Formats: sequence, structure tokens, C-alpha cells
Amino acid sequence: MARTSGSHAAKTAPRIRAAAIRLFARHGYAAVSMRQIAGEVGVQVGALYNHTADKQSLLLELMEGHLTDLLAACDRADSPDGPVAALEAFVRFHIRYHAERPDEVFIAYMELRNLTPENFARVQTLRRRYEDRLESILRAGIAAGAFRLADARIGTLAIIGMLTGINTWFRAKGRLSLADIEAIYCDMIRQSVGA
Amino acid sequence: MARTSGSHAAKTAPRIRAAAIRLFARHGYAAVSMRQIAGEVGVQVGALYNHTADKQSLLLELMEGHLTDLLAACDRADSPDGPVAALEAFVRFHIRYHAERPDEVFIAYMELRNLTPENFARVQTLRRRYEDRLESILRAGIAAGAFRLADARIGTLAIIGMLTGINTWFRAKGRLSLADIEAIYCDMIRQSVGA
DNA sequence: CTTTGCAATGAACGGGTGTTCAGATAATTT
DNA sequence: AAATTATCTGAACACCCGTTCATTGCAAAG
Repeated sequence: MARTSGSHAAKTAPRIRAAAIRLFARHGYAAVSMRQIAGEVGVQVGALYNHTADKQSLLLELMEGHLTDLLAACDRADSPDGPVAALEAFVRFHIRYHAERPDEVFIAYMELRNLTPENFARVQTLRRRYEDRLESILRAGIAAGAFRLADARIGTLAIIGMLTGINTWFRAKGRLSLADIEAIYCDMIRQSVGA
Repeated sequence: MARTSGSHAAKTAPRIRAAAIRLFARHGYAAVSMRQIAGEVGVQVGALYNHTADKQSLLLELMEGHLTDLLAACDRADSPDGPVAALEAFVRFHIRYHAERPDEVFIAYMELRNLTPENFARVQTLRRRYEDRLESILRAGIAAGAFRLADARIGTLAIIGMLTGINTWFRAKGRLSLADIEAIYCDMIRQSVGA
């Protein structure tokens, strides 16, 4: 090999991903053309195919990248002892992490149906791994008698749904700061599981 | 006028809407072509334009129709006295109504970004009207001292998000029936507002 | 039974789609 | 300095897009 692999790619590939994230989040996967992405990067269409196999792979890379990062960050975040404290830590982590990456989150939740079946399955596996973090906390809380909650799985889906919804309406310039919302959600979610 | 307006339209127009709902929900507005819709109805593309001005209007009609029906049904549903009972009635109504129309719900929540700004504003107004139904209940409960909830608006968005999420994962053949889920959600939501 | 007029056809319009590829470019290793 | 090779260009491919419109068909009104 005569050149370090990706000497240029190291600059262009991330820019393609960044442009795709912005455009997919703004207009939707199906409504964005490869030419639009290329235009945003300042390159011709054909050049994109040096960095991604096709449009579908680009979408998959964005989603898998986002979910992998999410899981890694979730692992890094410390989870305190005790079901109530662990639940609160999860909620705060989720809200903060997702608020910082609205575009990736939007794509990961809205473009699932534009994945091929195999790619959908791969993404769902990652998503399920994240949900399982919360489900474990709920299960432990139920087992310890700390939570009054009939079903850990449904509780997980309900809480994730509640949290995910924030991204659809939260605006930094709104009436309440993110810290305010974090506090309100912590209270509501703690109460929702009967703790 | 030589003929009752819409003697044919009375058959074709609803079929177009039904096909569009199915296809938009399955593949997304941008990914569905007018030719696909026409094919599903068993008609040529041009015929669609006898019943809708353009693709964008078709989307708007579906969304406005869904939200108008939702508001009408919500008004018809009786709301019992007392904040706790009213909240439970709202939750049960929402879950049942939405479970019966998964495709319309999916479109109304996922295709907002494919609306032109004016059309988006119209749909948001209707959606806000529905959210206000819940917000009033929460406000009344807080005022009466029946709920322990810091902010009625955030509580509304949190609960709506929680409820709306059901449609993304509920399957009739799943582990739990809709009635089971209804019961679990009623408990969680009642607890979440501190009642 | 003729008139009326809505609805459906089928072809066309201009333009956009994802993807490929031969050839030019430029940067790194030898 | 020369050779190498990842990257980019620019054009092309075959096909699909939303929308329009002259023409045709047909069901109801008079």
C-alpha cells in the first residue's frame, strides 16, 4: 500500500456522514438525494461511493454508529446502587445524551422503515440492548420491593417512549431549561413506577 | 348539474385515501409514488388528480381527517367527574382509539416534516387541541390538590409521548392483550402524576 | 333517447433518481 | 524524482418522479 489508507477519507468520510445526518434528520432519508449530500460536502456525486457502498449502507452506518456510541456512553456512565438511584441516573443520562444529538436520535427512531429487513434486525438488536439496561433496573426494583410496577417490559417501553418524545418538542429557547425538564421527568418517572 | 356530484368519486376517493394511508404508513410519504397508489386502487395515475389536487394535499387530507375524527371521538367519549377518573378515562380512550387506527396514527406522527409550513401549522393546531384535553385534566387535578405534578404542560407531553409509543411496538398477538396494557398504563400514568 | 358532464385513460412533459466508470488529480512511499 | 494508488471529476446509464391534458367512456338528468 503506497499511502496510509484514508488520508483523504479521514477528512471526507466524516463530512459525508455529518451532511447525511443533517439532511436525513431534516428532510427524511427517502427525500434526500445523493446529489444533495454531495453538494453539502462540496464534492461530486460519484465521490461519495469511495466512502460508502450505497445509500442504504450510509443510513445503516449512521444508525449503528449512533446506537453503538449510545451503548458505550451508557456503559461509561456510573450507575449508583439502589433501584431508585439507578433509575434516576438512567433517566438523567438518557435525557442529556439524547438532547446533545437530536439529529442522530431522530434518524434512529424515524428511519427504521427505510432499512432493509436484515439491516433493520441489526439495528433492533442494538436498540434492544439499550432498552435492556432500563429493564434490568426495573426488574431489580420490583424484586427488591422498591417499585410498584406490574410489568418490567411494558414499564421499559413506556418510560423509553416518554423520554424519546422529548426530542420531538424540546427547544433550548423554550419556557423551561433542559435541567428543569430533567427534574420533572425524574419525578414523574419515579412516581410512575411507584417509588 | 347533470349528475349528483361524486357518484363515482364516492367510491374511488375513499379507496385512494385508504391506499395512501396503507402505503404512506408502510413505506413513508416520500418513498411512495402516485403510481403506486394508483396501482393499489386499480386505476391510472392521472385519475388520482380528479380526487386530490396533488400529493401534498393528499397527505394533508389524511392527517386533518385523522385528527378531526380523533377530536370528535374524544368529545363523544364521556369524561367522568374527578381528576383521577377523568385521567383514567382519557388514557383508556386514547389507547383504544389509537390501537384501532395504527396507520393513520403513524402517518400523523411521522410525516409532519413532509408537510409544507402552512399545512404543518394547520395540523399542529389540531394536535394541540387534542393535547389540551389532557392538559386541562392535569391542570384541574393540580388545582384540586389531587395530583403531585410540577408542570401540567410537560406532564401532558410526557404522557402523550408514553401513550403514542405504544403504537410502535404493540402487536395484537403479543404476550399481553390490549386490555392488559391499558391496565398497566393506567396505573403507571396515575402514579406518574402522584395520584 | 338525447344531452350533459364527471371520471378514467394513456401518453407525454421536464426533470430528478441511485449507481457506475474511464480518465484526471494529487499525495505518499520507494 | 519516479512510481503508486486512493480520491475525485464529469459524463453517462436506465429508470422513476409528480403533474398535465386531449381524448374517450359512461352513468344519470331531462
